[in-house]
Amino acid sequence: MYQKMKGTYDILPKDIDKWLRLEKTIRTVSKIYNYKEIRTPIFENSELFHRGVGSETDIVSKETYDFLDRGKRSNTLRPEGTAGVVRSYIENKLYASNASIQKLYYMGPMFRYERPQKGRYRQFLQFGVEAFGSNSPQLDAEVISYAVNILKALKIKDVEVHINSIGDVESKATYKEALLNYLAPNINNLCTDCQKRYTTNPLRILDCKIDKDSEILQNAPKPLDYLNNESQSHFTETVAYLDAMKINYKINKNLVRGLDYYTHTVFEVNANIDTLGAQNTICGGGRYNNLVKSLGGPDIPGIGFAFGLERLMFALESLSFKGDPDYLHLYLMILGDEQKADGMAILNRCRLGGLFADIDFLDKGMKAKWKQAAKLNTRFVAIYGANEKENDVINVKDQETGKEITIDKHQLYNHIVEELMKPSAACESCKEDNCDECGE
RNA sequence: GCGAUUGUGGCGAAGUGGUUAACGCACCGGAUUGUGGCUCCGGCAUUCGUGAGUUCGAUUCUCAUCAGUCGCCCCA
Repeated sequence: MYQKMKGTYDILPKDIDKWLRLEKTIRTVSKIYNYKEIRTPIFENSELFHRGVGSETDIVSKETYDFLDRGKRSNTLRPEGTAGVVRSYIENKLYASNASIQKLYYMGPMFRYERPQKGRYRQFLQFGVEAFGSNSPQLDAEVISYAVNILKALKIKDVEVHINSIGDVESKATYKEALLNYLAPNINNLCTDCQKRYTTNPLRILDCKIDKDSEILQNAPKPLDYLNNESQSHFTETVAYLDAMKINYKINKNLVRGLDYYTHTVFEVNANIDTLGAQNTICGGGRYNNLVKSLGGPDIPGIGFAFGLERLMFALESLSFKGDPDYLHLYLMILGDEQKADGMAILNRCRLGGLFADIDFLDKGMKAKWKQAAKLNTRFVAIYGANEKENDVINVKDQETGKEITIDKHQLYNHIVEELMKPSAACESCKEDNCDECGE
């Protein structure tokens, strides 16, 4: 027997409703924020990720799925979404379109060769957002509020935004120098990983979990203290807008994100839900003002974030998040072989009219048919057997009211539609949110 | 890449070095051959992730391998 590849998973029919609802909610909020979906290829030239994400990041140096195609080109399954979107933005010259600012989002599978855990797979789903063309702190604030509002729309309450600024290129460089000078005499007291990071990615030493509480790091210089005037005011304005929008945030001076391309604002959104354990960061992002240029495009600023959808789904499941319930309008019971042709015609007519309808294909007994109808959450059960055929009628039962009547068999579709248009008793007392029928 | 732990029917779960592998749910059939959800009766794993070894004999012991879970690392 074959089994799925390590770190992959199937989304089965019983679980599809909640995924559809999650996607629907994300798209609705995206519409509210006026972001447009973009779909880029699942694999790109390997070089794109090395240049974009940074060769020294673990994501690129040891977690990508790479393969040579028959033309000996080096391809990589995308490990994240930003690089591909930026590539497309440049290649299609989206910066030259009518709108001078592009607000984009994407949702789809990403691939990283990692050790799987709960909420962390080798093929996983990300939803991400990229906004190009403005360096306004208003946009920083919009993007953060976008991420927060998605979680609000999903009714996740215990949410924490962590924010920091690592400044523009100039500030970043000054800071890096200060940090290296400060750490130089202490380097041997840091963990081995940090000693490696000292040369590869020194900023990441700041949020090292091992050395976090050491005196060396406690007293280390922080990026916020090395911002030049422009970077400082960018950050001050950003948090002022967050205040204005009443978004709760914490300034975390040690927050630096792993990817090379970030400048200015960096942030994470955590959900404090027990089941997530150590994986409680469900969203991370930041500004990347030099990425477009460094990938060969014009000098255009950008900012974005990404959500890990599996992790988000785990959070939602602990809050008993459910998909919209599945149901049928009609379950048609055809009794006797001679009635099958007529039955198919009746079924087809109802389906052409748009009713959700099904029948039994296994020639089961009455009892089994009724069970099936109940399991499929059916509103109307219609019975067509020899007795009905003889009189050109059909028997219909409304499972909601229990009323059962016999009508002209050509009137089945009309009858059901008429009944469906009457306000449902269940719906009047409906207390549920997002009820499809009453729209509440 | 490192460490720990688990792997018995569709699902949950007991169990043992010796030949019929509990139980619950689900499913199927019947009582009720045209009316479900209740009840009763019956059925449902030649097999215990896979492979090899020890043994007269292994699902049970050993090793390997695959996969899940948790932690580290990294990140979403």
